[in-house]
Amino acid sequence: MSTAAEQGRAVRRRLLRAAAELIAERGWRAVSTRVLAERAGVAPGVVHYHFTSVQALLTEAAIGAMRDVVDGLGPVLDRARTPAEAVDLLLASLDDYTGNDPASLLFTEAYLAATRDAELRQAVGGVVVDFRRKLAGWLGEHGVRTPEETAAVLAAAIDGFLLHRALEPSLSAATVAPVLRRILAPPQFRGRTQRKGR
Amino acid sequence: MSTAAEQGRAVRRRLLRAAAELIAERGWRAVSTRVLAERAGVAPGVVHYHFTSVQALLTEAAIGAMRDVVDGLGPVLDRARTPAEAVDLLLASLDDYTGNDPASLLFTEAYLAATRDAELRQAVGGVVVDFRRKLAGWLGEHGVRTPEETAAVLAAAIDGFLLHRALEPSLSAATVAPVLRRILAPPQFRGRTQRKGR
DNA sequence: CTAGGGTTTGGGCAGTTGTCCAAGGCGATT
DNA sequence: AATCGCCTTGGACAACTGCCCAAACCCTAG
Repeated sequence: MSTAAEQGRAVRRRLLRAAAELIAERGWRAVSTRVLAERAGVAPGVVHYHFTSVQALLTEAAIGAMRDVVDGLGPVLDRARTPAEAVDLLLASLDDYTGNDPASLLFTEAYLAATRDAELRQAVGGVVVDFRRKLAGWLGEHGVRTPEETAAVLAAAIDGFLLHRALEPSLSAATVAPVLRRILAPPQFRGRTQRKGR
Repeated sequence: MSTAAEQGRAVRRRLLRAAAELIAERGWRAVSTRVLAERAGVAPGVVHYHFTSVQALLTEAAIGAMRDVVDGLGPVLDRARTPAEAVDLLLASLDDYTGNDPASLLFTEAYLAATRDAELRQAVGGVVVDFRRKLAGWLGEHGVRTPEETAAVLAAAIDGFLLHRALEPSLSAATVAPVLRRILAPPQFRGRTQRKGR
């Protein structure tokens, strides 16, 4: 195996890493060929040697980074013994993400860019569905009655929480955790339905 | 009052309307001076006569449009008699928003652009806080124990829901509504506290 | 040593961007 | 009729963009 080919793949990886960083730093649409090359320490031409387009590079980088984060959430779930504990652990691990950190920003950027690009949309959708499936499976195994719907709301609430916290840092995980836990413990033990008022 | 001045303010309004449309259509960073002018039916130079910069125009347009939407949600709330009904009505009115409609896209675009611009961030944050305050006030008057936290989670979940639905249209309001309603009816009637596990 | 493959270089191309500005139009006031 | 204020025009500017490509490079195989 030639050294050149090895180095080539190393440069490719460096470009992907640079892309993930720059998406978070500057925003999806502000990542240009030249900046990518500079960050990766290569000449501008290299970008279009290893990737068919800047958009393709950004897509591959974002999806990879998102998969890493989602995969990292698996072990967190496995440490929990009850659904309530799972929510607490998830939210606690979210405390690392301020809403303005690289990982959160990359997620938001990817979500948004996905609304403009069908291919990216499908890829991002795949990541989200995977996470929801994983979460739903875990919830189902731990006694939650409607695991899919619960997982869907939980996933959406978590993303919405990150989005809102980026705008208003006073929003803390501790504030929302008690409320969010209610999702897991429906008052279905009593016969009464939801219409508690009036 | 001179006709020229009147026309000037009309052109200004047209530019704001064009900006709101184009943010949704093309994305925040893809709205350019020329496209704005063309959509508003004026020469390119007009943009920088009425606004100090394109960014300023976009900001004013986005905030205005967001305020309109949030103000429109007030009457929806007033039609509800119970918190559960309020959630249903809110979600139902959300059914107009597919996640890929102009209003949803403008919100997402503004949220994201806010992470890159301090001034915009503050303005968008103000809109969100206003909505949450309004919602919290209503919830408090209708028997919800922790109105602020509940409103915060509800608002975040709704935005997250829109975000996720843009990626995966199968997600419907009907699916999440039952789960989301649990947030309002905590199992606090029983003596057991939230730490149901262990 | 030569030939060949994969990789890298740096400049070139045509197009777009935000911002500015000298010049002109036009109705109201003097 | 002349002047004034506000608005509008369309082009100029430098700086950027994605993509491309001939040439050079370097290491391995023959």
